[in-house]
Amino acid sequence: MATTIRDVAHRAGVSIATVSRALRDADSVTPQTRQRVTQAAADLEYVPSQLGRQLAQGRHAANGIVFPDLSGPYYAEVVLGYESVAAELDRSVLILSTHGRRDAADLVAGLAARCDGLVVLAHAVHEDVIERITRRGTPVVLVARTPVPDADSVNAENSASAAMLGDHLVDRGARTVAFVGDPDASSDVAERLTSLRAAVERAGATVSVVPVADFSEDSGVRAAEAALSRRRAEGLPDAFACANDELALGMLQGLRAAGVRVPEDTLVSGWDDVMAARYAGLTTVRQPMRDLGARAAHLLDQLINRTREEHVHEVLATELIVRTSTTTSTTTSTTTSTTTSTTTSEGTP
Amino acid sequence: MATTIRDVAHRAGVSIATVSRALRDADSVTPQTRQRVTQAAADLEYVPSQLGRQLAQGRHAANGIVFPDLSGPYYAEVVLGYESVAAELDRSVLILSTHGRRDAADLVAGLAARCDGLVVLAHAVHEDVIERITRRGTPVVLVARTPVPDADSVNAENSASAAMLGDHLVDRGARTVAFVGDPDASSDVAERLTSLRAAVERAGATVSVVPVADFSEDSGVRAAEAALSRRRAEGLPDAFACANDELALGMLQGLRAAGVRVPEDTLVSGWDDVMAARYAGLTTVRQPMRDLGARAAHLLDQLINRTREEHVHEVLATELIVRTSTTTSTTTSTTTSTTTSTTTSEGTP
DNA sequence: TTGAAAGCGTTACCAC
DNA sequence: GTGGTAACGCTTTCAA
Repeated sequence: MATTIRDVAHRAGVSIATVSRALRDADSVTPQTRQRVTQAAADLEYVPSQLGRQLAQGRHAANGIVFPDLSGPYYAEVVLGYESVAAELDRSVLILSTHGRRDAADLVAGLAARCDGLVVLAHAVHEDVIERITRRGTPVVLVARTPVPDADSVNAENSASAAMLGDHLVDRGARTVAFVGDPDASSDVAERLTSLRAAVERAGATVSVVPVADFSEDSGVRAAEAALSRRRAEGLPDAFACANDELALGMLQGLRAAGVRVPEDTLVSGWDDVMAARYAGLTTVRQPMRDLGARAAHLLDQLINRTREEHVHEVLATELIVRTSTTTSTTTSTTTSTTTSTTTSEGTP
Repeated sequence: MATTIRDVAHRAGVSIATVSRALRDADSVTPQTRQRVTQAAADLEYVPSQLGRQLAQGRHAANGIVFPDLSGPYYAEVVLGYESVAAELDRSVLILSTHGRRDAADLVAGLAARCDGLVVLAHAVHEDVIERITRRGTPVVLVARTPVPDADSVNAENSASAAMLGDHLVDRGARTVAFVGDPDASSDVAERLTSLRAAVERAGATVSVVPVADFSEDSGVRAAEAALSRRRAEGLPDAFACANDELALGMLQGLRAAGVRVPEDTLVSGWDDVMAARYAGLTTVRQPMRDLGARAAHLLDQLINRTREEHVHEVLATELIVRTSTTTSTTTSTTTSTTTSTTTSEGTP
């Protein structure tokens, strides 16, 4: 710990420059010198200071990843996919959750100052902050968020899957579909609503929007209660298309607690395909969460190493998973449909 | 980005020392000087280099956390609790997953060289590695892992909860209990088995062990199939106490797929209380995952700041959550029982 | 192949 | 209160 490169140099009877070389480039020094240095380093249990090294090299050898929250299974998977690739590329991973932090912008800026590149998930932070970071020259990759010109992005396909889901609900007989979720909270959600509505209306059915405070199970329960309270006046919608699985799971609870049968009385669908969705028999759209993270890591690496100048915007395929919350068959039928993966490049002068 | 403290000093017409002071200690410089410096820094969009700062201060201002995997909801929650406190304490968080990495030891050692302190979750890495790190003076906090003298530790209570679970199974009529999980894989699991067995045998019933490869749903399914194949010869155990929820969920699937009714034909319990457990009606033991991480962050901070010399070993309380996988009542009954939290201190010369 | 020395961008000590 | 300057521990020219 207190042993520095100087101690090793002294013990091996060489200069610090030689130690530095011997310990990294195997073949820039004599085998004998190398041997002496390695031995001395081992004797002293020398571990190079990363701080010294980083400062000299002018790089952090670390990437950051910012997410709103890690509590749902969604972001955790993305982070995991990201970390796994980053480690392979020999870069450390710094994490930052912005959930419920008033000073999120400062925290993210601080993080940016500690790493060579940044991945930002969804609505973790305002767009201004991202712009400021890219302007300073720190590469950024956006995940599950509206692409911007000065950063790469990776997204899961939304429109086609939402349309497929809409068609499915209509096929199952829905004439009135309630979309549960706040389209203003995330561009992903907004996209899904738009395409779902288009598909549903194309079939002559209608879509209404049930606003929610966040994407938690609790909000789902409350949304169910709100819908039930309007039941006498408006009747129950034929289907509830929820913006994510947790909302849908809460919805299911709330509806069933009131004696509403799903899917007999109304249909319910989610988005994400978290583990609990399987056990709840929830129809949903599966996203390749781990791949989102993994791709982001690769893209960021290219940006950091200046392997590529133009920014790319990738879209990964999703699957519609049909379960018992929208079908009457007793056995869980899993109809899968896959959309294609797309990459868009944009020239950057 | 290329703008350094020297540029600011030049523009403000002061020395770099003054810039450094003005930007941190508000009151070690004249209000006027401060104003000039802040203005210059703003004009130049100056952002202090963390590398330079860290080297000068001899600290990383970052903590590491190592976990086996982030895929289950368990570790993700711990990491989240950890990050949330660490951010408050103004420290960055470096993450590292060791899952399926042959060079885990090197990776962890590398991480240790990049931060001021380390949290290690469960069986993320071999004990030797931890010892080497503590010997070099980097503080370590262990979570969900057998305590060692040279590090702090935070664990969820195991024995009392396992005994409670054992009593519960016996109360529900179990005479033969199969413990599903590998006690050699983790000290937590071994402890649970020991206490469960003691409680069950105290009541005159017996415990057998069903070995599994890992703690995944798939392993649970396979364990169920294995048990079913021995059914004719040995009969089915009255209860399956699984080492974690994912095993238990797989078990439920496997059993039900073969027409076995739970809880009528056999009981099933898990451990952790992940979200899916609620939807599967799984009886389980809830651990305070977020708190484990939060406590670890606080302890590590004390260690880093040398606020405390002795090592402490904390045990956090758990709850038994009884659901339909062990009770015949149609409605999900939630019986909770809480054990007390304990702290043990050990003097360290 | 090796060594001397100049950075890398801060902080912190010591005079003034 | 402020300025000069020596660390901090390494990498990397540039000579030898």
